Amino acid sequence: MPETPAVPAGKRPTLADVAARAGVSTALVSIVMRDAKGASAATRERVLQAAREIGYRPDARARLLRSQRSRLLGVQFGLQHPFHTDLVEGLYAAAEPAGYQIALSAVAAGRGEQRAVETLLADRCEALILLGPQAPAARLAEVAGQLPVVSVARRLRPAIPGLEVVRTADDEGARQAVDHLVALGHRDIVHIDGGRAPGAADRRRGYRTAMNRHGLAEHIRIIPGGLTEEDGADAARALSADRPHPTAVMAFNDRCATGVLDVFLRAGIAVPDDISVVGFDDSHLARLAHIDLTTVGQDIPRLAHLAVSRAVARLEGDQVLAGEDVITPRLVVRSTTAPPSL
Amino acid sequence: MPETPAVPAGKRPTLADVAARAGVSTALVSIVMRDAKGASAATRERVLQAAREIGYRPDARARLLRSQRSRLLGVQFGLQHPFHTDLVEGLYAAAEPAGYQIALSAVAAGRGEQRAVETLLADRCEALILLGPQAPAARLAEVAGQLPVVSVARRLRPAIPGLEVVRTADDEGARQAVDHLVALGHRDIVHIDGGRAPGAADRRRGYRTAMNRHGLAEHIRIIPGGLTEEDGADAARALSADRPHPTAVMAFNDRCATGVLDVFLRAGIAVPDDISVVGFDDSHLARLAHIDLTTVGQDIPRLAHLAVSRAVARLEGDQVLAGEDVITPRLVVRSTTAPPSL
DNA sequence: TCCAGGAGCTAGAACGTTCTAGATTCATCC
DNA sequence: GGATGAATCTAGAACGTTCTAGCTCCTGGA
Repeated sequence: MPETPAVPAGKRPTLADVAARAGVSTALVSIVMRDAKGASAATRERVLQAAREIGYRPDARARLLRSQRSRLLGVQFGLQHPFHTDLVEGLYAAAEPAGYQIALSAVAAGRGEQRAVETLLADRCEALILLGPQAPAARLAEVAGQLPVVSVARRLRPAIPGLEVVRTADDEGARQAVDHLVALGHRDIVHIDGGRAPGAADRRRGYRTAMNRHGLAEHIRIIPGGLTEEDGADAARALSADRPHPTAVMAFNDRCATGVLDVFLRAGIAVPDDISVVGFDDSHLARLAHIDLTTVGQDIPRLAHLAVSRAVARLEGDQVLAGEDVITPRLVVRSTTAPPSL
Repeated sequence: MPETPAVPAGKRPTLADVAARAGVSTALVSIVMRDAKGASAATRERVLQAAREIGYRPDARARLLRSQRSRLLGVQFGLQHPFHTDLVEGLYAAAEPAGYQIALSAVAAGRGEQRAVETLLADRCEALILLGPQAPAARLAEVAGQLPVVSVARRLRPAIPGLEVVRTADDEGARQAVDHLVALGHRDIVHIDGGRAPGAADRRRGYRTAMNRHGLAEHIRIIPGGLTEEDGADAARALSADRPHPTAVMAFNDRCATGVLDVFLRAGIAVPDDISVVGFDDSHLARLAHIDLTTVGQDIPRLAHLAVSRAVARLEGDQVLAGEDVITPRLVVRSTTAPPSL
């Protein structure tokens, strides 16, 4: 049974309540709460004790209101994307040591990006980190005019002033995937693309370039996909009707690849014996022991860390390297790729 | 190129700026912004015009600080659980029409429930909605003593004052799954359980009871699982070593079932021909065309709606029915179940 | 003519913090 | 013994809103 707090019912305790109980000024309580210097060890203990007794908890909003800085980073993410949720995990981890808090705003059915961003702005975030934003460049430019914005995974050309980009070298990732498959002996390599999704254009280009360099121009084949399992499944169904099958598939991302895998298994097409499959992202999904997907690894913790660093640097007025942070991906070979059967 | 705002650089415009520009008092601007009555149509337009010109945006925190009510519902969810993200989507949809905002706080690696809840409290949420909380009952009781709390999917016995529960009838769901399998002709039905996860105990009990009622007591077999794909995969690997296999598996949830499916497919065990598999939740995952999992459907929008209603009712002082909201699940038959092969 | 009543507007006090600018104490130093 | 300075503490003004209580008109009825 928790002891009844010694403050009027229904009201949460404030600095003043603590101050009264400890017999000091509110300013001093504030000092103690912030762990700032200016209080003796003895009073410090007395104040903390009083605070504990009445169950005091600082009001983040009042605090933010008064202090010029909110130390709040707004993050927009897609609720249903494992790649995004992995990133969010990394953002939490990176923001903490830098002394910043994360405010989440989800994009979901019935809640668009516009909406998500507006909430973050109203909440007084100092900077925005947008995960794979799909909003038109003009809209992003408008927001970037108001506060520092970091776009993760979505490249923006031409550059937008006030908006920084942290992304993986998608073309390079696609190249690595193709190189790997070619080294295994594949020639007939299909790319299931991501349509208009962030990064899709670069991955397409990387695939094309790599195929050309290997002299496989006439094997280039791009079929429309997307970023969900269903998109992958649809594409795989289209593929499995083909005779002969291609010997390898490079999917837009892990979710897409998972859809492909499943359809193939059901259609009796063995992976990797009959056909090899490569994903992209190295999200949670790919690492699961029973999926064990060969995939182009995006360095998620690094992306998260850089996004936070960029935002913080802008806020603290440090010199920021203009341009983008482009992270080199690293192919993670697991068990969905093998030499083609003869 | 957005026009340069007519306020000191670096500072976001405030009510006072708008007031100055429109030549009225801040109080009047406030009235206009809140769309409250007390302003003529003409001034209203003039004020809105001024606000637009300098790019004014209300400061949610200052607003919350002043008004007694924050109209903010704090939601704690697991970043990596599709069931949770589906629920969050539903919560957004339910909160909006009720005139409440959602503040998200994720549970992730390195960020426990305690932490998540503390942020929400500091943010001055009026009530908390916890998705599948795993915190000890004592801790929940402590929080529930401070503000209305709704636990979704986790049952709490004995009841905790101030804490309401919205959940699916897990035992009934398990019963439906068993009934369905028995009706198809199965007798050798295994349950891969959820350990200490919310709802696991009830599902276990429901399974046991149903098996007993069908006179299948000696076929009762519960093997340890969990709530992730890997847990399911582990359990499935253990199972597939068995000869003869059971003819049906009822998994703790969809993620777990997905893991099971995949291992079986790889081991050459055909689903549903050799073995039937049932999941639980009917989350995103199960509905994917290429997984197409027979599963016990939790009515996610309904759960979300009820959670919000309960919280709001408590806040607005409406009479709240004591006890729990228990939603009856509905089995969704898809393609992973069939009569056993002879 | 006078006043009631309502519409339109404003001054100024909240809200719970942090911050600035002192005030007080007490030991230390020449 | 007075000045110096550090350590500890406090009063009171911010921060950007909303809210309460009023003020000023204007209209219209007695």
